[in-house]
Amino acid sequence: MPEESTPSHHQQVVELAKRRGFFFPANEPYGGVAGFWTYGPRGATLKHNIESRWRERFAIGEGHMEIDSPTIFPEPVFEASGHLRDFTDMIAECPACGRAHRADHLVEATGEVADAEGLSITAIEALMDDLDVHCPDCGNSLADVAVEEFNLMFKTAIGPGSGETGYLRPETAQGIFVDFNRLAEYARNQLPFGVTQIGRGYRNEISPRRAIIRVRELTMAELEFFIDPERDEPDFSQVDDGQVVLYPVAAQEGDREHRHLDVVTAVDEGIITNAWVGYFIGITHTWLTDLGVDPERLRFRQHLPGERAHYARDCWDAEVYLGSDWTELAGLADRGVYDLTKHAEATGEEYTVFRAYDEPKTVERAMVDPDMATLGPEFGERATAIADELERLAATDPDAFDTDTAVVVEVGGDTLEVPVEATGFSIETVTEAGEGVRPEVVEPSFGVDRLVYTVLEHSYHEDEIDGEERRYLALPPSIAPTLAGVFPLLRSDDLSERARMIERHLADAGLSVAYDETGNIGRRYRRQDEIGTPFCITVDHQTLEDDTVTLRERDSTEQIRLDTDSLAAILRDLRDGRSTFEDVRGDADSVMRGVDG
RNA sequence: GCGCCGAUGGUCCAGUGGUAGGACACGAGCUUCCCAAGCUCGUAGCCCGGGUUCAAUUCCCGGUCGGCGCACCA
Repeated sequence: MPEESTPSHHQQVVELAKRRGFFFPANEPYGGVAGFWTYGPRGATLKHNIESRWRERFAIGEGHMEIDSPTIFPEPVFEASGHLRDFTDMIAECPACGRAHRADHLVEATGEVADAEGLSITAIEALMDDLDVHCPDCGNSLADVAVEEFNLMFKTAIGPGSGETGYLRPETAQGIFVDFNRLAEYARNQLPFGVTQIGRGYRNEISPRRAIIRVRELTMAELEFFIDPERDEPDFSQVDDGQVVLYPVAAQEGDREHRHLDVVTAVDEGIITNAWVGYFIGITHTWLTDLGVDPERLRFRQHLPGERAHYARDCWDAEVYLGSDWTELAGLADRGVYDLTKHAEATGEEYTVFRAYDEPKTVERAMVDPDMATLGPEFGERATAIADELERLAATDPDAFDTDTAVVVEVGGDTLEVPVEATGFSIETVTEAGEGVRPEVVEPSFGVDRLVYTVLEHSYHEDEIDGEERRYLALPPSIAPTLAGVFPLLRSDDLSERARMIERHLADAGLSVAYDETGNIGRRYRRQDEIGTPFCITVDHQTLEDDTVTLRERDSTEQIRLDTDSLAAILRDLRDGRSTFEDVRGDADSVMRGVDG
């Protein structure tokens, strides 16, 4: 188990992060505000690199579209999405022991009320009184306790004066759902398609904790993937067939054992019910481990039924072990048609994609064409309502028109008789080419800040080189803030000048390099080790003779000698994953040193 | 939001009712030169507000921030 083999380095990572500029509390001179952090020079670059890798894999790599929506939305959007109601918790604090509880949960726990979440505060207070609710911790009566509202969305005012109420988005997803119709048009109305967004979201957390793990302003990377559930199947040939660690509901409630399976088998055996969720679990696993997340400390845990968000039919979290416990890194949710349906209801827009039938269908359909010239004088202001009711009746009960005299309709509580000849009833044969389909949504949603933290903690290592302790970050070259350090072996005019030239050459080639000539060479290696720089290039006296330099690899501290001409291309290949240090070493002349022991 | 603990250079800590010291780091220089070497010099700090006191970084109260536990995490 991870508990035994992988001690937490949380303290060391946070200390290193502050000291070397990965992240630090924001606004410290003003005392700071909990839950807000600034990324320093190394952290901002690391985060940016991780976002770029996400974009490559989940947007470009999957052929999806990226958008960038506002972070402030008007109130009706969250009214429709359910966030306004479900993001507001009702808290009741016990006067005896001081513990806060969800008031609606207390009421539901009595068994008298099935769903208290949507009730008003006064209704909940009355129920707590009537049902004689007691504190689950100390047993004190909560009958007269005031219920307070705690809204986890940040509220703001749009425009001057009383303005319009707005909220900072708690997830980037709504910006995609709201504008679905336009986005579907950009996708040429072809399912499946995906839309991604990387951006900030805001949650007024009750208790921000653990540095950048739980914050009030966070960066999310989300993919909303729209599928036709009857037609679209994932292509599992794109998914690594290696095993992933799964922790389904049945295991959580039963033997508590993790399942080690490949995702295709997990889908085939019904452990993962939505094949697309299985697909994204597969590519998420590969993507995360490529970034340096330790596969031994990564699992996919299915949400328990009571744990799911209001919009989710099913959800699997990618969880990482961070010393103290398992922490959610990403959520892979089956949101079904929930969001699009809600926005369709609220706006009257379609939120569907037209799907042609294989063959146009010819169907017989009961139609009405009410003769308003008759109904108007006859029924006055009720004529329009009668026409609507006739249309409904034709669709649901065409036999009602099978009469020689009058059709009976109920409008506004009155039973009225409409002469059948005035209804314009007929059975028409119509040809339908297709129908509007409301796609289902599968959503991989990543917490970028947590990923930054996890990559740091999982890559943190301590070892010993020549009897000296060393700490280093084993960051992959694809995300390391600096790709290579460039040093003169010692500070002298000729070596420094030559090293400066190489630094310039590599920077011009678009590589992130850092020149350093202070202190002795060992100190400079350690500096770069500590911020996760994977390679160091050293210019020595031999460089002046044959134009070669040494290339040192961080984790092994091995060095090889290379022609300076080939440096830029080799470093670029190393950064972009086209080759490894092992490959380069195999091609090189000599190995100069390695790890001791 | 509750409870416990903490807050002193960039980082990690020691200490004191009369405004502070170490280690590491950082900068300048000398020396050495392929893995945090040595020497000299230098930069830099008591979370905020109130109270007690002649005097508060120190004691008391409140707040803020951080860590942990509980609750929460849609």
